[in-house]
Formats: sequence, C-alpha cells, structure tokens
Amino acid sequence: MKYWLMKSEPDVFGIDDLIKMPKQTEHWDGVRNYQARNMMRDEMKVGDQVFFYHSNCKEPGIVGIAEVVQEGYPDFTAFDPNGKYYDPKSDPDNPRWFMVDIRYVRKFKRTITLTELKEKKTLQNMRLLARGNRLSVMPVEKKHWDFILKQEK
DNA sequence: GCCAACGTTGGC
DNA sequence: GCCAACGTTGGC
Repeated sequence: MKYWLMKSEPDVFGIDDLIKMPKQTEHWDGVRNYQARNMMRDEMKVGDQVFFYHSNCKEPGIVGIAEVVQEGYPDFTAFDPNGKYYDPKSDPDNPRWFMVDIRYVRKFKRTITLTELKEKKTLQNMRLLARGNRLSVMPVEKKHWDFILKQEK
C-alpha cells in the first residue's frame, strides 16, 4: 500500500464537499499535468491512503484522510466541450487524462498547517515542501506519513 | 531541439 | 493582488 497527498482548493472542492458526496466518494477530475496523470493512471491502487490537502486558501494544510477506491480511468470531463476541463486533444479512443476515485476516511481534529510542516526537521525533504512544488498529486513516504499523523493530537 | 512567451499554481 | 516558480506551446 502506498501513501499520497492530493491538493484541492477548499473554495472549489474541500474535504467537507467530499463528505457530502454520495458514498462520500468522488472522482478526482481536472488534473491536467502529466506527472500527476501518470501517478493516477499507473501507480495509485485501491486501498492506498491519501492526505487531503487544502491549497490556495487562508490556512493551507492537511485536513484529513481519504482512500483510493477506483484505480485510474479516463477523465471524461476532458471530452465535454462545454465543461471547464475540456481538452480537445484528449480523444475518447486514446484518452490523454486519467483520474481515480477517492472516498472520505476521516477528518483531522485540526488542520495540520503547511507552516508547521515546514518547521519539522523530519519532513525537510518531503515532496510537498520542495521549492516551487506545484504538483497536485504526489507520493508521501511512509515515514513522513506516520510522523504527520502523530502531529494531529 | 531550442527557447521565448505565455498561462497556471499557490503561498504570502 | 502580487509574483516566483514552473509547465506547456509554438515559431524557428
């Protein structure tokens, strides 16, 4: 089993929106970055655990946990000419973009903020904290995952 | 294949 | 709202 971190803007789709979905499950559409696409298409497996991260907001940080319930399949929002994620270069017969489905697991008692993550020596080479990092889907090392969980209390 | 221009991300 | 960092596009 692997560990991941997925970013989302709470004004667009936050963890509370995930909780409200039928079966508390949603497809992770709209990712238009090849590295992130490759991870969703090739590496994420059912049962993998995901940190749900809120970005571009007042208090950026990890707010809870979700898990992968459906492995990579074509992102159909790329096929809808009227949708905001439409990409004419993605052909249904040869899809360019992929997504996974994730299900809500639990919300942390508090947000583990980006600010405090940066302060931890153990996490100093975490992908999320790398300079200029803009990936919206990224792997998390188990040692980092375990360490972050301990910060919740 | 290089690289300038442009668009996007996301913290602050 | 600013802007640094980065990815993508497209002319050559």
